[in-house]
Amino acid sequence: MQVTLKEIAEKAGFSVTTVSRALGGFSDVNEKTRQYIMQIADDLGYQPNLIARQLRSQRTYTIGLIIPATTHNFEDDFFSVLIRGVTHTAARHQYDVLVSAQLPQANEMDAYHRIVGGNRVDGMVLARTYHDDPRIAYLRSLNHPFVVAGRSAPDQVSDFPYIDADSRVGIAELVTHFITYGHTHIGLILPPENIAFTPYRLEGYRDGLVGAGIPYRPEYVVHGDMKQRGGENAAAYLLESQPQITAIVACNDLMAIGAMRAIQGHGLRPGLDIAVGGFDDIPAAKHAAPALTTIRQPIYTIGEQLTEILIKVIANEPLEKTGILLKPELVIRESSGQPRR
Amino acid sequence: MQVTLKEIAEKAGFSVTTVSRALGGFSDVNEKTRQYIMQIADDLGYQPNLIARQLRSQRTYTIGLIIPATTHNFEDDFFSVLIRGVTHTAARHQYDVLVSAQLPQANEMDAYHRIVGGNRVDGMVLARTYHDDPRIAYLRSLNHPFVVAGRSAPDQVSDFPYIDADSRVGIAELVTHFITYGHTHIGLILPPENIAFTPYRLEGYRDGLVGAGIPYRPEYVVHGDMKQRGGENAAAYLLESQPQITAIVACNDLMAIGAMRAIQGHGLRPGLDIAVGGFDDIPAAKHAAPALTTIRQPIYTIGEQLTEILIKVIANEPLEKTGILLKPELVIRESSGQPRR
DNA sequence: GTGTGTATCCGAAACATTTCGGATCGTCTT
DNA sequence: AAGACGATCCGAAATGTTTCGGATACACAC
Repeated sequence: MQVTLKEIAEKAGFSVTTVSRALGGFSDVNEKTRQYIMQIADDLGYQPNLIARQLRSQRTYTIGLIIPATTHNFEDDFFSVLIRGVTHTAARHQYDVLVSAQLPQANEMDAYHRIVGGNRVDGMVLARTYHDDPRIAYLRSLNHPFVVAGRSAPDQVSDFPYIDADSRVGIAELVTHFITYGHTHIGLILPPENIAFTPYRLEGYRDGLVGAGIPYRPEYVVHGDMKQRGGENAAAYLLESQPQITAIVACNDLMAIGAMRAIQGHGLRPGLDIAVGGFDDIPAAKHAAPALTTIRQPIYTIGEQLTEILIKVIANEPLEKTGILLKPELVIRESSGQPRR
Repeated sequence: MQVTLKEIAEKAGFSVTTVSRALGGFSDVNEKTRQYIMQIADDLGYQPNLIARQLRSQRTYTIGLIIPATTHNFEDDFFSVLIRGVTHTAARHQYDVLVSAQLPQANEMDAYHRIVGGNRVDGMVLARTYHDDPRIAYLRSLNHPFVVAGRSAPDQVSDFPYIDADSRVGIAELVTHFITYGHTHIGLILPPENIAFTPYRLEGYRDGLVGAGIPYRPEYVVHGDMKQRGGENAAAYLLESQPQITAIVACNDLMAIGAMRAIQGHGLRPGLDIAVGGFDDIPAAKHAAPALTTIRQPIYTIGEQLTEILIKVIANEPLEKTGILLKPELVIRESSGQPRR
């Protein structure tokens, strides 16, 4: 079965302590015996029992990531890309990643209590923060290392390590882009109220309008569930109730793609009759028909950098700054249509 | 810090054993004291230390999945979708998933030795099998539970639980589809030789030709690295050296998309001048321009079913059958072009 | 009064490792 | 020759659980 230190010790004629210290490369064991012990360990095919090591040393070299229950959508690449960024960076630092999916009907905190309270990870990566996010409160109360893709809503401090796109600036740019193309009646599909970045995006929308002296009209703003279906429903509602609208800004690509579908469902052509813009630049955005104008958010890079930061936090290394705000990049594609004047 | 059984025991005035058995729901503890102990555990916010539990019980309730080093491509959805299927199904059975990325330059088996030999998981999910796959040999020698997305090459037995698409039949259908559209000079872009499913796909290609009485021409067959770039290079080579070719079958979607790019690079129109087909039906296939004709492989479902099987294997439950061969589905899109006669 | 049975509880070992605080022994200094 | 010192090794505790094999006490039957 398992080869243990004890077996090696018996075979080598040394104590378990010495074997452990030999394999650990400590200086208080004779180089000759170290070689000898390593030889035997090799011969027996010794692999340290990581569970025992973790229990004793209270370190797991593992990063936790919990996929929210709402993300059962096949097409939502956000978490997939994030996981990839995290996993590859973790591997570079000899960390593994524990991924847990939240069950749809389960209490959101259950998985966190189990994984974090159960000592299975050294740190957590959070994403998709809410207003008054209980996960952040929990992790902070435990003083457990964590980093966040996203940040708190504008009315709360984000006094934890995070990386977020500056979505206020991003959405403002997108709105301005539409305005310079001649649009004045621009609809907005927001995420649900309880998502932390929703107010930032609404502010960006208003910034864009204000910059051009266009009045803000609350009836142009609706909410969607961040999935394709939600965007479709929201856009259909806008098209019905506000037929003067010629452009729609959706707060993520999935909803934008849904909006384009709704536009087609109304016998209109996205990009020609109604301009559409999204946010994220998931792979599907480029391949959509028409290709989607969007605000690019470098998800993979965010995953990479977050992991680097998390590992520093775990190691108690000081951070230069606690939060990073990335400048988002406007990617203009066919769904913008042509300038109208 | 950590609330332990010992603390609860002291507070409740019972032994650690009784506390453990009370919380575990054993029948040899008085219902009254069980209630009492549970109350105290709740008050203290007790969360069992899973590491300690794992060490003692030699069970982790964790499934391992190692992402190969070659999959650093952002667009390769295969592993992302697989991870999602595995993770969600695992969660339904109260399992977590340990994801580890293989470093590009590292020995392939290192991660397996560490994760499996280190007792971190109860079972493994493998994907992308090779001819003479050392991972399979290793896991079998340890008698460690595992399941495989894919199977052994045709010259070896697949005497382990697996799920694979019947790629021989799939590719044959695709070739036949092209032949009925009037193509007789059909190129094939195969994966590298050491991938286990390569010979199945070659056989399928030959089956398709034989069924229509078209001779097999080895010069129409080239290899690519399964990434977009590899498909591009392979197709470029085919177009140069065999200009009579009017259709190209690529063995995965990523290479097919690359082939379409090469066709465009040669001033030809994929779907109109040269028909193209792929394999997998990753999300990008539908969104490609032109949309890609392909053989659908239900990756998410494969991940789900594999996980169900793995959990059975771990629990020592008997399996109905050891291997499942899925009938692939031909999805005809624009890259097939129109029938030519 | 003795034996049997049942309900309830607990001590101690075991899982495999790391690490603290010595112990031993030979060499060197004075 | 005594003490100091460095090199090398090791016993035992500790990490937090689970579980085996009893132990205790009480009720009941004979």
